[in-house]
Amino acid sequence: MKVLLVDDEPTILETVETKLRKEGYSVFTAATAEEGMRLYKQTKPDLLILDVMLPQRSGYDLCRAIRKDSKVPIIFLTARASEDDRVSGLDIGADDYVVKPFNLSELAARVKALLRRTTGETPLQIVETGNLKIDPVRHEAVLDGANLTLSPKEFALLYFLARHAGQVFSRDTLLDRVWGQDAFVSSRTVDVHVHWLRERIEPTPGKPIRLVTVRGVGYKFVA
Amino acid sequence: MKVLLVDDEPTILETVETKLRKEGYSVFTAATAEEGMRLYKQTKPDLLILDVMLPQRSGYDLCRAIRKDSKVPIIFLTARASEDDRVSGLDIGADDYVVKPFNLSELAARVKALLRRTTGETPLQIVETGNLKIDPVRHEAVLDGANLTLSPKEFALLYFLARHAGQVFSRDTLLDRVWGQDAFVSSRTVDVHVHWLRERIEPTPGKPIRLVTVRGVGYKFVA
DNA sequence: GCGCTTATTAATGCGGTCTTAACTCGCCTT
DNA sequence: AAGGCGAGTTAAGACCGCATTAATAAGCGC
Repeated sequence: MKVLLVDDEPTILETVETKLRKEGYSVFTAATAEEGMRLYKQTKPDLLILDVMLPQRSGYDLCRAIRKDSKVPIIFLTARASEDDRVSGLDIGADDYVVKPFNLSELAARVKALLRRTTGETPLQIVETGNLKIDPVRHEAVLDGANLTLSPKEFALLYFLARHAGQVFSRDTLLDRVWGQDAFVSSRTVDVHVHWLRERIEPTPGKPIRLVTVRGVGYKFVA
Repeated sequence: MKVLLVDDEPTILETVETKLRKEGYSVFTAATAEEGMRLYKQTKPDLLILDVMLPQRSGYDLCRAIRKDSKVPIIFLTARASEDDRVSGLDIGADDYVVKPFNLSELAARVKALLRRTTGETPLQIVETGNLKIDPVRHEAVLDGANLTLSPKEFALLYFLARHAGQVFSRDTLLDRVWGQDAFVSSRTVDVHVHWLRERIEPTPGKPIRLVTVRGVGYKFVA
């Protein structure tokens, strides 16, 4: 994922760049709106971080110019925290706001969240459906008040299916979304994991009511 | 009131000096620890602002040297925001910490507050959970009434995990948040420190109930 | 500079986890 | 009714991750 960072303070450029690189992003930096625009056209980043206060053309200007031909997510950095700023910033198309002085980790978290949001993924949050509760942050799944012991894959699979309860997923899709795009395993692997999950969360063996098979298609979680 | 500012970045020297002069302070600046020491002896400032990262002798060194003959208030500037830094910084006698990138007004406010200095309140707070109590300011951890002997890293790691009890952290995240953003050490290092911590705080060896492993993910502190 | 404490890395062993393959069952089609 | 296809189930082996220990390096106080 490519991130373009435009700020006129060298310290900020450097620290933010270092942080984001550590998080695995490709980072491009610019100190002025002009250079930012040039780099934007060159690199077509997945996300922009713009300082509101820039010499000559402001971050607002740059944002407006970019918004004319793209809906790329944009985070504003600003020293001012007034409601007024937030409003006008969001007006012209900013997706998020971070007020200086900011915490590096917080900024990184917002970048991550915004990218996830814009690429269709929802951020990590607790899923609760009926008597089942899954907390990805604590990495805990609770069924009828009892803690479930799940392996990493089982947990990931259950969390994904529960988060999209009702929706059917093919084995291939599940491999993509749960295992990852670079996993090259047989699709039958999914069956096995579903089987184990059923042993743990289904009340009556042989009669699944939560992890349901949709024959010829795949599996779905029923709430 | 005289303030001595030591930082090797010209931009910071200039902006901070300007700001503080506006606030009515007499400001002296130095780019190296040596020069800082010289100016300190010459001017006997009422407060010091030190960059942690300086060429040759670090800000820590300078702080330690100055602490030998004075209790002059000291503020550290650092690009690193790790718990460990905060802790070790306070250990050697810093009175406050400002993490780069920082807001000028915030720094000025801290200078003011520190100079006013009645009963300095630190951003570091005591964590108490069950029979464990951790006081970062005193740098003391007490378990069941008994004082724990912890190394700096052990203390920082325990403090961080306990402060975020329940939440799982990957090894990489822990390295980021506890070791610091510019620490390039193997993630296995975390295992070893967790191991030592367990030896000190877990009641039964081999069956951790507080520092729990989440297989495939990382570690978490359970209250 | 010397010795102690602390941090980090590397190596090893163990145990859990994942994956595959084989076999079975059931449903659908012809 | 038979064949084929999809899914359930199980066992076995490969693989991976973690705990643990020892050895080395680095920091710190004396």
